[in-house]
Amino acid sequence: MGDHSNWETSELSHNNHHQNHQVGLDVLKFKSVQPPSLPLSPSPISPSSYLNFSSAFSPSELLNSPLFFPSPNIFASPTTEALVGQSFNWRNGSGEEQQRGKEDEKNYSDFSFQSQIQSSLNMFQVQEPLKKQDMWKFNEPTKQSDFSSERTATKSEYPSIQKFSSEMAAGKPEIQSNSVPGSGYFDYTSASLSVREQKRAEDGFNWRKYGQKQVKGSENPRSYYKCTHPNCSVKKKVEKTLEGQITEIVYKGQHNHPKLQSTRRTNSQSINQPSSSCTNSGISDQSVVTLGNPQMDHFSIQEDSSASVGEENFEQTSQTSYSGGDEDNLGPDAKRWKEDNKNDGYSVSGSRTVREPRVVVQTTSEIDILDDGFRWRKYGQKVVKGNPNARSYYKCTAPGCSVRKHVERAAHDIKAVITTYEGKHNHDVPAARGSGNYYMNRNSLNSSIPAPIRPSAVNCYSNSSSFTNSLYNNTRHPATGNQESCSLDKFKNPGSFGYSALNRSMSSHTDHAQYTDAAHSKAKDERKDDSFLQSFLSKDY
DNA sequence: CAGCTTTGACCTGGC
DNA sequence: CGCCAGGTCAAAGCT
Repeated sequence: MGDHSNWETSELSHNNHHQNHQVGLDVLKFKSVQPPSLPLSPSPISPSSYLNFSSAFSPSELLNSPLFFPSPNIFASPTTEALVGQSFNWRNGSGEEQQRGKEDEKNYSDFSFQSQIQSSLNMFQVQEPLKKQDMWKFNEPTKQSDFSSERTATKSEYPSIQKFSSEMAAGKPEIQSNSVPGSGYFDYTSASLSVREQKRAEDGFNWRKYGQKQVKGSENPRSYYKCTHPNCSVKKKVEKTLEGQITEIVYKGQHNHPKLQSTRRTNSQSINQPSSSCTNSGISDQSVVTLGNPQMDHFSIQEDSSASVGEENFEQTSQTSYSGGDEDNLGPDAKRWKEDNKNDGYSVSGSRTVREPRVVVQTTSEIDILDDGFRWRKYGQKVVKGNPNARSYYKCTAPGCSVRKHVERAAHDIKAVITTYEGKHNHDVPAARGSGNYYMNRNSLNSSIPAPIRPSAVNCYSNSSSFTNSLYNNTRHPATGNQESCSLDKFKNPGSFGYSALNRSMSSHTDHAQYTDAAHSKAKDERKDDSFLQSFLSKDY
């Protein structure tokens, strides 16, 4: 029987009028249309775009997450994988990348990694391409803290932007770096996503399509998916345009299991499987990737936590992270959706407040070395191959916590600090030295100079429990397992580096601990933020 | 060969 | 009660 019953009413209005035949036609039409194998085709981003997500970035998977949110906002993507592992070329030599990913998985305990602190400048250059391109929006279902049964309806009012998103989202990044080997550039033009890959919803859950239907009043076919996890009855229906743009996603049900399980054959493990030391709740493979539209100049990748696990760690703000615009700019549907999410505990792609927001300021030439809130005991130091700078090794001092991190300065830029985390904290951030969590406080700042605007362009964390920060430092917070969010909106327009944008950006970062610790450096001075900001703003990208 | 998608047929509730 | 539309089934095909 049709269980129309439980689906949340979507916002699409279906005109049930004499369209039977039409439907047939549509079906044919639909069939005839092959999903673009490479949705990204007219790459909105020129090859010169140096947004490098190298082989692992899979915006695609972003879309399938439980809260795909096609508003002008962002697009939260639960994709861990997208950001994990090979997301960046940490090593020179593109040939090693793929292998790399695997190695990371297996050898996460291995401290060896080579950060490719690549020029942040390159990363920043993405702004130009983004500007030219008209709409890059990724709206993704951010994680829901609760899949309250029947819920989540997402509808895009900006179909135009969805092409990219859906396609990106749909696919797993087979983006092999055509880009300069070893560079961190993500060459969208070369990104080729197989249709199949695109179908892979990587919101942390595995879905099986069980039906497709042409719905009345819409030329867009609607696909029905079920969560493949045993005993999980969550379903979702996705409506896409003939071109593959997602126009609506509606979730139904509540996952009774944590995400991160994958029965998929491809990279499912590397993608969804957290490292052994990170399997605890709180690990979320979701990431939010947001590519702002032109006006928004917004690009951010932020992690989203899993819908089923560790949500309690988040205080959802249900705030969509709009960049460059007020929510007032949202269409009614979007607003409603937002409200719905609010009521449901679903977050709308985006910003959310976390209890231990920590952000790290880093710039290309200037890196603020901030503490991450945890206490570390140095237990070793050594010079590793390829980097004359000593790497000091630290271990979390909390009882029973085996998280370690090692810090070193980049070989090519002494100001760049690379911090790699291994393991996951099994405890909360210890009471801050002095007065509470430094970062927390910072985030709460309402000053016109949003404290930590971190030009973290990309998330880069390995599949393993080793979290690596690079210049752009992206890390998953060892404690929360959360992935970082990266906002390019900051890069995009120095001029648009307005407060609101920053502010939003900040908020969107709140649940993403990004930290880059500097060896030997514990003192964090807020002034650094300012200096960072200033230096950052003064840069002419 | 397992897992997934496709797709026409079937089922069910609403009108 | 019949029609309609949406949802689901399940065999066939694909990767």
